[in-house]
Amino acid sequence: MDFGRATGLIRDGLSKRHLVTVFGECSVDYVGRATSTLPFGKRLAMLKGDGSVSIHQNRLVRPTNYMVNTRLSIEEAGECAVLVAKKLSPREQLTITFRKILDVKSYPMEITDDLRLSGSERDLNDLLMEDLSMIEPGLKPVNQQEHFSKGIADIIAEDSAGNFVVIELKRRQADYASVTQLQRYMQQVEKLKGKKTRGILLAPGIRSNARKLLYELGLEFAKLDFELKPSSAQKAEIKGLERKQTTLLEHFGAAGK
Amino acid sequence: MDFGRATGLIRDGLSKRHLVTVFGECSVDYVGRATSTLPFGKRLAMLKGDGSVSIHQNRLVRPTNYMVNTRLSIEEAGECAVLVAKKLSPREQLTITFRKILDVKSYPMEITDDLRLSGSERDLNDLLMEDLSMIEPGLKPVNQQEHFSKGIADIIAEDSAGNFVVIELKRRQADYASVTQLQRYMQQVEKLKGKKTRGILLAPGIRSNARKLLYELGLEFAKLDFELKPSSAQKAEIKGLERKQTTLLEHFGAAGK
DNA sequence: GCTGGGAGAGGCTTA
DNA sequence: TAAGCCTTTCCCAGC
Repeated sequence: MDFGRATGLIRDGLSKRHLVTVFGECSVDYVGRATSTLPFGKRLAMLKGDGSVSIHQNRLVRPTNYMVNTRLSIEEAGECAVLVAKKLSPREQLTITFRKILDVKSYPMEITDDLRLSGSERDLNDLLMEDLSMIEPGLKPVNQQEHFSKGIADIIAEDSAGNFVVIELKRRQADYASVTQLQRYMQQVEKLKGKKTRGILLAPGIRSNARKLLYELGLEFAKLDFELKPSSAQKAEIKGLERKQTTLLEHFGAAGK
Repeated sequence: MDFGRATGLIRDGLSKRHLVTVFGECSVDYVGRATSTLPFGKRLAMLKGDGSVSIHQNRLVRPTNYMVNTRLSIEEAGECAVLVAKKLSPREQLTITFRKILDVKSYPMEITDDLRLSGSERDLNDLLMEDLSMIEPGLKPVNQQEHFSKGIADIIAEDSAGNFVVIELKRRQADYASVTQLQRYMQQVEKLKGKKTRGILLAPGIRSNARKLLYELGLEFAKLDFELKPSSAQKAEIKGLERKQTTLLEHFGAAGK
C-alpha cells in the first residue's frame, strides 16, 4: 500500500475518531517515563478515538508500547511514514516509523464503556456491609471507606466488647502489602479514637509469610469464601466466612512450634 | 460479511498463528476471576498467536476483556457466530457472541518479543553498584539483589562506621509500599546479621505521607536524580544524588514543628 | 506450582 | 493536580 493512500486513510480515520489499525513494518521509539527502541519489524498499531495508542506484537495481552491521551499526527518523510503521538505533563513521545504499510483499517465505533463487572472488591464490600455478623457475631458497622491521613479503611466496625475493628478486604490472596496496609489503618484508628482497636484482614487466602507477619503484628485473618454468580445475575454472593487462628498463640501452637 | 466466510478466515488465521482481528457487533461474557458481561455493541477482537485474546472498545489502552493462554474455537450457532476462549487452572472462559461480523483480518507475524528498554530499575541498580559513594562517602557494596525470606533487598552495603545499610531503589515516586518494603528488609538484615542496620530509600521522589512514615520508622530517604538517555545510548545516567532530612529530628525541625 | 515484586504499570475516585 | 488504591492487574524471575 503506497504511503499517500495509507496516510490519507489514517488521517481520515483519526479525524472521525474511529478506531484505526495500521499493520506494517515499523520501528518504535518511546521517550518519556523511560526510553525504549524497537527495531524494525511487523507490528499492528491501534489508534483509538480518545487518543490512546498501542503497538502490538503477536504475543501477550499487553502492548509493547503504548500511550494514553495523545495528540496524533502522521507525515511522510522520505522512504518512511512517521506516526507521532505526543503528550505533555508528563512529557512523552511515541514515534512509529513505518518503512512499509501493509494495511490500514478504520473502524467506526462509539467511544463508550459499558462493561458490567461483578465480583469486584466494591461489590464484596457492599455485600459485607449488609451483614457484618458474617465476620463475627455482634459486629456493627460504623463506617465504610473512611479516609484517614494514612489512607482509606475499607470497613470500620465495633465489636460486641465495644472495641473498634478495622477490616481490610481483598478479593484475592493477601500479601505483605495487604498486611501493612491494614496495620497502618489500625494504628491510626487506635490513635485517633483512643480506644483499643483490632484489625481483621478478610481475603480468600493469604500467603504464608504474610500471615506470619500479620500475627506478629497482632492482626487477625478471616477467610472469605465467595462465589461469582453467572453474568445474568448482577452480583456476586458471599458463601461464607471462616475464622482461623485468630491469635498468634494459636497460630504457632497449631504449627507445632 | 457472511458467517461462513468469516469463520473460515478466522480458523485459517488461528491455525497459522497469525494475529487475527475481528470487527463486529458482539456481546461478551467472561467467567473466571470475576464475571462480566458486555451488551451487544461494535468492538474489535484481537486474537494473538500465543493464545492471547483481547476485546477492544474505542477508548483506553487496556482492553475491556482479555485472557491469556487460551484455547480458541469458533462456531456458528443460529443467528450468531460464537468465539470461545477457554483456559484451565484457574478455570476461565471468555465467550464472544457476534451477531454481525463486519471485518476479519489475518496478519502474518512472528511470535517474538523484542522490546529493549533502558532506564529500568535494574539498570539504575547496576549503575549505583559501580559507585555507592554517590549515596554516601565510604559506602561499600556487600551484596546486590540478596534474597531473604521476606523478599529481595535491592542493595546491601556497609557504611564507614561498619553498619549495614539496606538500600531500596525505586525508579519512580516512592509510596507507602516502598517504605514498608524497606522496613521489612532492614529489620530482617538487622536480625540476621545481628548488627545495627540502616535503611535508605532511594527514589526520584516520595509522597509526603509516606515520607512521614519513613522517618517515624527511623529510615532515611535520598533523592535520586537520573536522566534517561535517548534511545541511541543504551544506558541511563545518574545525574546526582541529594540527601535530604536524614533524620527524624532534622525533618521535624525543618518543618517548623 | 507459589512467592515476591516491578511496570513507561493503567485507571478510577476523592480531596 | 496529587494521593491512595484496586485491578480478571500483566508479566517475569526464583525457587
